[in-house]
Parts: sequence; structure tokens; C-alpha cells
Amino acid sequence: MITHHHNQIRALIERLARLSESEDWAGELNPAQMAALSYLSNANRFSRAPSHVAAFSGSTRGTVSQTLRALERKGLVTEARSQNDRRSISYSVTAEGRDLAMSGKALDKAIASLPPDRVQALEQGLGDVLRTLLAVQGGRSFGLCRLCRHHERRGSAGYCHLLKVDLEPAETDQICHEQEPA
Amino acid sequence: MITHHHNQIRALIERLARLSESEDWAGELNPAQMAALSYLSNANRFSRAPSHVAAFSGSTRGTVSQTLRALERKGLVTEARSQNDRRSISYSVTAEGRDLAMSGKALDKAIASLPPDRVQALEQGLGDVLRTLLAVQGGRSFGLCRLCRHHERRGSAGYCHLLKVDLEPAETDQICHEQEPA
DNA sequence: TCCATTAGTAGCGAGTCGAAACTATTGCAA
DNA sequence: TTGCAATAGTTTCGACTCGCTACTAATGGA
Repeated sequence: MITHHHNQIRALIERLARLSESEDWAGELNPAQMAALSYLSNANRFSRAPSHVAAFSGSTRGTVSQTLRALERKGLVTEARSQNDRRSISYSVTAEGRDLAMSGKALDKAIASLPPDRVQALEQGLGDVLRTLLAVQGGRSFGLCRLCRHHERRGSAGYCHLLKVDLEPAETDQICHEQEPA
Repeated sequence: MITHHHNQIRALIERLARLSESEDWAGELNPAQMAALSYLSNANRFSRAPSHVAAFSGSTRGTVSQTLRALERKGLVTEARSQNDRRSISYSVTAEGRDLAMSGKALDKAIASLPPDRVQALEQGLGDVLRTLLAVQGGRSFGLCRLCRHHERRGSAGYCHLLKVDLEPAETDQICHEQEPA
């Protein structure tokens, strides 16, 4: 049974996202571009292809392809074709791109002004909702590498048993498109 | 200080909204149209003008003007010019529009599958975030009529001390653009 | 080797979006 | 009363999203 409380919460989530997106950096970037840039700046080197961005944002490869070209024209990302599989492309975020992605958003400040237990509860609740939604829609989780069932911690670094590669310390804190919660 | 937890939560909110928007009814309506339709179907008769939709969604009057005309072409809303102020227009949602707006969203179902205390915590946390964000950005709250400081309960009906009008029972549960939390 | 699959791109049409210019109406103040 | 300034909404413009349907190129399995 869906009560008006559940509607209310969806409305809140959608409105917050909309307000956050209609912020300052609008004019510079539009929501889709910012979402892609933000994803790319947190994704590991195995997860920066157009199809990954598309899967993450629930969009299509075609749409994302154009979004990424817009970002490239603006000098915020650079394209690099893969050696192994010459079909695939990996995008990297430039220094300017990273600055823009990391620039403080009003929504972050609003969240930061909450008491820690509220923040905790929010993270947990939203995480649960996301997991349930993905289970229904059949999407990937795009969680952090180090929280993956294929991840093995090795000191400050790590190892991926799925891709069979060593991981730098920083990489274990990035988003991976193959991630499956432990 | 903004920690990665706060970033995480913003990312969650934006991703949930994006996934929710890229749902089934896409093809029928796009996100902006659904957002406008959803707002209109919950707003009271004083709050259904283009400028109200614009303020609610953090958009502009110009953009919203086109969105509403698209909705009207699709037969989901109807326009009605006001007698008192002949500049202003109020849109009403048609029966089909209401059906579409009310149709079950996957995100609602995901939220409904949470334990009640989680739902409670989410509603509280997201509400706090929204209030803080609005305080910073200077937007209106667009809350429920009956939770307004100008509202006086009269049995199952009510009275608005700001607009000096009687309110039907159903109206006290709708969104008002003048709402200020009690 | 052949062909289905996968990764990405191109072009189309409807529509968003912000900005600026524009019309009509209203309200206030001299 | 006249005269503006403010307000409500629309229009137009250019850049872009978005889903779609083709399309190319590379890959990989039978």
C-alpha cells in the first residue's frame, strides 16, 4: 500500500534534486552535464565509458554520447580510446572539470548543517531506497570499489578478484560499474 | 565543513530523482512535464499559475509557459483566466491528467517497502534539508495549507487569514504558494 | 569463417532551459 | 487623472537533452 507519506517523500527527493540542479553553475553547465561530470570525477578507470554513464543515470548511450562531447568542447573532460578493446572509450576529467565538479553545492551545505545522526539516518534510508529501486528495475549499484564482494584489502591498497588487477589506494574509494555489495 | 558523506547524500538524492524520472511514463511525458503535472494536481486554486510552477521547480516563467502548453496540447490540463486579475491564469488538471499524475511510480513502491520508522526518518531528514536549502536560496516552502501559520481549522474545513477566504476540507491538504510553516 | 553481440556515433523531432524582448494589466503616487 | 513602474504571462533564440532508429567498427563465440 502506498500512502501519501511515500508520495511526499518522492516529491521531496525530486524537488530537492530539481532545486539543486537549478543552481548557480547553471549557465555554465546544465543538469545532465553536471551529473555526468560528477559521476566521471568519482568513477574508477574501468567505469568511465559512455555506456557506464548512461547506465548510472538511467539514460541512453546516444544521449550520453552528446553530453560527453559537450563536456569535451568545454575542456572539462578528455577522451582516451582503449588499447585492449578498440571499441571502447574512457573519459578523464581535467583539472578544471574537477574544480567544477567539486565546487560547493548549496545542497551539500544544507545537508552539512544537519546533526550527525540525521545525516546518518538519511544516508541509510536513501541507500535502502536505492537498493530496492535497483532490485526492481534491474540496474547496477555503482557503489564504492572497497565495499564490493570482489574487493580484497591489501594494506592501504587493494585487489579486484573480478578483473584480476591491483588497485591503488585512491582507487578503492571510487565508483565501479561492476560493484556488487559485499 | 563538508565531508564525503554530505556529497554522498546529494549524489543519492540526484541519482534517485534521475532514475525515477527516467521511468515508464517517459515517452508519454518528460521529467519537466511530469513535475509540473504532479505539482498542479496537488496545488490549491490559488497556486496553479505558471509563475507558481516556476517558483516551485526553480525554473523560469518562460520555460514553464511552454511546458504547460505542451501539457494542454496533450489534454492533461486546461487553462482558465482569472476574473479579478486578468493578467493571471490558473491551470486545472483534467481527469486523464490526474490519472497519469497518480499512477504508481517505482520509487513510491521502493519507499513503501521500507519499515515505517525509516520512512519517518527520511521524511524528517529530507524536510529539514529542504527548509535549510530554501532559507539559503530564499525560496518559498510550498507546504500544505493546513500546516500554515495563516490557517485556522474549522471542523473538517478551514479559513485562511492571509487571503481571508473559507477553505473546503479537501483544500486544506493541498499545496499553497503562500504557505509559511506554523 | 560467419554472424550475433557489443561499443559508440549520427540524425531526427519534440521539448527543456535561460535570457532577453515584448504585451497587457494593475497599482501606486504625484 | 495621468503617468509610470511593477507584475503576469508569452515569444523567440540558441544550445542542449532525450529517446529513437539507423549505422559503423570491433569483438567473440559456434
